[in-house]
Amino acid sequence: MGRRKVEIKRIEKKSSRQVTFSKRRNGLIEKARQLSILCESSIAVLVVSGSGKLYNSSSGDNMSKIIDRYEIQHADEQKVLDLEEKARNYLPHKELLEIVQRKLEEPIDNVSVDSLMSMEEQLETALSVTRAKKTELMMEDLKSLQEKEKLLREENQFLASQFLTDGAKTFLVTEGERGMSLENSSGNKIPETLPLLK
Amino acid sequence: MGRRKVEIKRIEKKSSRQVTFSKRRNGLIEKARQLSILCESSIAVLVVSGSGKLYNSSSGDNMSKIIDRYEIQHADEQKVLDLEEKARNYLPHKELLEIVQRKLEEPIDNVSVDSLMSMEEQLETALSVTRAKKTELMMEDLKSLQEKEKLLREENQFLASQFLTDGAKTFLVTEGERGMSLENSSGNKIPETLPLLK
DNA sequence: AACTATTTATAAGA
DNA sequence: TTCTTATAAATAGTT
Repeated sequence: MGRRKVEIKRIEKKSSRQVTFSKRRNGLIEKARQLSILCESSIAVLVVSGSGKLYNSSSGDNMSKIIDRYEIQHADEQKVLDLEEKARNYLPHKELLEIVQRKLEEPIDNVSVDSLMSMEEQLETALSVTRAKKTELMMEDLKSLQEKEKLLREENQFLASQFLTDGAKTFLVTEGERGMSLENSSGNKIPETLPLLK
Repeated sequence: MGRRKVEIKRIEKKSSRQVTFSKRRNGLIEKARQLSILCESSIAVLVVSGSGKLYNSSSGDNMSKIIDRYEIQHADEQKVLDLEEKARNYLPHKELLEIVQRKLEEPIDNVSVDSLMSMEEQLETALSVTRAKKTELMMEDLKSLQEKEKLLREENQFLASQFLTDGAKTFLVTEGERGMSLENSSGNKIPETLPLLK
């Protein structure tokens, strides 16, 4: 539908490619809108241009709902298991960031779209891995703090018992409030400190 | 583009609506494919029919990658804030699970597709809420443990200084190892305990 | 950003 | 559903 028939293959001339991209992208989104109205359906269109810019439209329902719908259907398809394997194949984050930094310092002409796309993919994977790592680190922090608490508590007990032995009892009469009752958010009661001094 | 012009509004006749849905859906997906090739881009199309059936196509990149791209760009846009509102509007988890249990015990004929879809939506929301809650609880646990650590440490200092006051110094000569060096997983050195006794 | 010659999509009919 | 075909709509190349 134009002055001449075009073969469906990459348009080489950059300016024509950009004009066609803009025209056809609008056309596609308009078609989606019409279909959604004519046939009472929900439609999402996501377009990522060669240069990485994202265009999206949703009609009928909002984007999140439509994507959720897709993700339910493909819930266990891969995703989670896939992640660990990716983590192994991809560069460590630090190294990755250094490469990105170097690429950004190069003159633009020397950076190919392909290398930028690959970079983008690596960064996205890094993000997913980072999120999983966050939970892991939080669990470690919790465990470490719980251990420290135990050690301090033992030391405390020990010091307190030495007080009794040495007969230094009088000055603590008004210090009862220091033996606070603590509770963690899992609801486990923690024994009060210094029971010997109460 | 047909025998006559059609207004863009819901097609009332069910059979025509279905035929049009099928034709235009194929047309839309074909247009997406062409655009992706002509202009080197990645395109995802998700179509949910009035009856809830999902049709999807992706070209250029796979569906997950395109959706991830969308979600990265819209990470904080709502999602988290949205979640709290949903949590208020939806049933408590326990009640929800009881209803699902009851539905599952009913003979299949009595359960409508609609009610199953609504159930599915509720369960998904419950899952999202649960995940967000997990992080929140972990943060609370961490904070609470850090506070407890501080209090115990203070108490420890206090007890130790009292030892000096009371002249009970001899029995701790071999206890130096108890003043362990601890480090949390953020890399912050924590001052050693009982410096006064070293 | 407009124009318009053509191609393409599709509505209705079979 | 599938095919046919008249017609509407989209768009390629041009201005």
